[in-house]
Amino acid sequence: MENISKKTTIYDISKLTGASPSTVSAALSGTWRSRRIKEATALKIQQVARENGYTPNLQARGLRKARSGLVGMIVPAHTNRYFSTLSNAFEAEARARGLCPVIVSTLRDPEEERRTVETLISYAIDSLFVVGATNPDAISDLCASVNIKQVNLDLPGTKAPSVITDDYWGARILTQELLRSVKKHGGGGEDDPVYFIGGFQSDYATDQRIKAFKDVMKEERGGVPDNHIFANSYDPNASTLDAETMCKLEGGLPSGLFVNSTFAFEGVLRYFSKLPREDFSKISVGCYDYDPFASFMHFPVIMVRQNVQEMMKEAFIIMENGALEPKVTEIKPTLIQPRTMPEAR
Amino acid sequence: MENISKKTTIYDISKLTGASPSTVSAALSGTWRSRRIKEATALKIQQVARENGYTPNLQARGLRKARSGLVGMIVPAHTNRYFSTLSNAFEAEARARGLCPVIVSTLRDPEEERRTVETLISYAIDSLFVVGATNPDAISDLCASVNIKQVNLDLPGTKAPSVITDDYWGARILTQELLRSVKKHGGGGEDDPVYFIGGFQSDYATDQRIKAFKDVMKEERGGVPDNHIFANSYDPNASTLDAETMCKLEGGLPSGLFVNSTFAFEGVLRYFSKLPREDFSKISVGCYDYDPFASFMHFPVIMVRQNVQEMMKEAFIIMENGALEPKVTEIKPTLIQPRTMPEAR
DNA sequence: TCAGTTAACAACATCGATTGTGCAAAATAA
DNA sequence: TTATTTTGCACAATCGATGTTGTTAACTGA
Repeated sequence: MENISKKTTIYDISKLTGASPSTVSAALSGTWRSRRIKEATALKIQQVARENGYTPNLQARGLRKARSGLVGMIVPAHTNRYFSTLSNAFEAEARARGLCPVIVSTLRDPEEERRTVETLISYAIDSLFVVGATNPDAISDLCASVNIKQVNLDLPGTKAPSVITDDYWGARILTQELLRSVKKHGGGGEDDPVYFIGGFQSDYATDQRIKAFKDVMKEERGGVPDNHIFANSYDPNASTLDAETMCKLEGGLPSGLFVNSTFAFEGVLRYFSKLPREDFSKISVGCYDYDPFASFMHFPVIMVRQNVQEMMKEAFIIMENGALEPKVTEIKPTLIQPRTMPEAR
Repeated sequence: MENISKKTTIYDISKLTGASPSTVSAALSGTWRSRRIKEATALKIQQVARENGYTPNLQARGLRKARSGLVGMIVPAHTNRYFSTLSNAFEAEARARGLCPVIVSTLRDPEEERRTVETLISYAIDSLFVVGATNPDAISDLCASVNIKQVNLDLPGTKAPSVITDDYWGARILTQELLRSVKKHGGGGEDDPVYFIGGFQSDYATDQRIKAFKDVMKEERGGVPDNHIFANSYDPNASTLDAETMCKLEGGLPSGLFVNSTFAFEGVLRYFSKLPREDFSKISVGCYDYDPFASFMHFPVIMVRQNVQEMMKEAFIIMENGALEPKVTEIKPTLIQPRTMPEAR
């Protein structure tokens, strides 16, 4: 009954049932009707297979069919609520389609991205979801050379369809709400300082968000000085330094702070943790990205939650339609008020 | 040069160089020296392979060698700092060994765990890391039948080696520190109420933590009523209800709360978010697990950070030594004071 | 000079599943 | 009864890489 050492194959089942390997294959892969196998034969084979704990060797199947049933996804990092929620949604969609999800983080390193994608291709993944890649188009070149369909998420590319958040819109409403909060809790003046920290200049999302931030600041405040904007990296440690610089420049905490991503927020908090609690009485923070705990600080934190479920759903639809034109689909995010906990996920 | 439609194989390289497929294989897989291929031949083949963007078909290799180079890991969920940090460490260790990490979440569902492991086995993973499984021993049976090495993490099993946190010790120091905080910020009396919320009764880790909690409470307070302990589920929503029940029972927030995992903390916060801010002046929370944002609330939150790097390192060492005896290795966690941000990861 | 090495590679079987083709036997038609 | 179709399955090639076993030709030693 139990095979102690090696996996049961169709050849084992073949011997046990007296049927040929091809018949066994048909019976077990579900193609037996179209191959005109008698129902009784198929049922018997399936029965014996079950008794012997048979599961197909998916490497062999993949080799023969030139597709593996694996869907790949690369993300910049796991330790981040936004990306891990994307992983979660990705797995759900993949599972719903009977596919096996493979998620690998690439640490925002172009070389690592390349290596990882090459590895995934070598395992014959059927399609690839690229989240927040530093260079989606380089990945497109890799995928195109082997006919693998690709969809970008979070950051757009020009050689494959992309599903991203409407960052300009999201950053606009976030900035507006932040200014409202500053007016309410800040020092009182129309000139309460507001800063921007986090993200990478040349990054599309950051670019959009800075643009929205500047636009709203212009509309409501007449503008914002360039040295109030720090966008050098997604590395939390960089944001720690930026926060320090900001406080030195300002002579204390500003009344408003737009934090671009929870990565940056982590870094900012690392600096904040050195300050006495009283210092936080007037600051309001707007953070682009959502984390349930981050929304629960002792100062107001307004957050933007990207609509991960819908983004992923859309990405899979595009994939299933062939993932042809490099069209960009924008999904609107949601504003989350301080101390709010939306439903799980 | 560029192959527009299909992957380059050793047969393509064979034709291009005039060498036989087996020679090409040897030249490209690095075994050419022992197979007495002339260096010049090997170099030429490698050159041509590079020019044509050859990468090996790992499914074919895996089929032939009966191992895939994939290492599997299952985790209960992605959207949790503890587990995602484990994922991160797992990837680092796997990469350092030239293996391809495959991480899948199984949602604390025994059936999903089984299905996922079966799928991973079908892809011929070389070894399996099982994190926080509801039933590690059932997985051991699956792995044993196909000779796949397994190591459990977070929750121990009896049929495979396990690496876990010294939960009793960790919960002891957390409870002690929590009581110290309660003494400092609480109502003032020796009888400030302290509660426990989160986790699953029959779960080994929860069991240890409750035991430590009770022991310390007995030592310092003479004991704790049974109805102060809520341990029904890791589902945040359950903890939301538990928090509500607790507050009804107590007529407000208690002075001390031991929260078992950030999952539970999320649920608790969902209820807390409905309470006015003044209510939080006296509460101290001890949370078993670490999350940078959770450590930064407007009331003291003492956290326990499990030593993920070391756990994973140890797990890989055990794996490399054959993963034979079902020995349990315990790693000590670290206490993190409120508003503290340890180095990243 | 001729057996005996050794270098350098080619041929071929193999891993496990899929799939086009072939071929009896059974069923149906004429 | 004979011709024709259908049923039910077996055979064998194939996917791409690996490793064992040949097989030459050059080389060595006595």
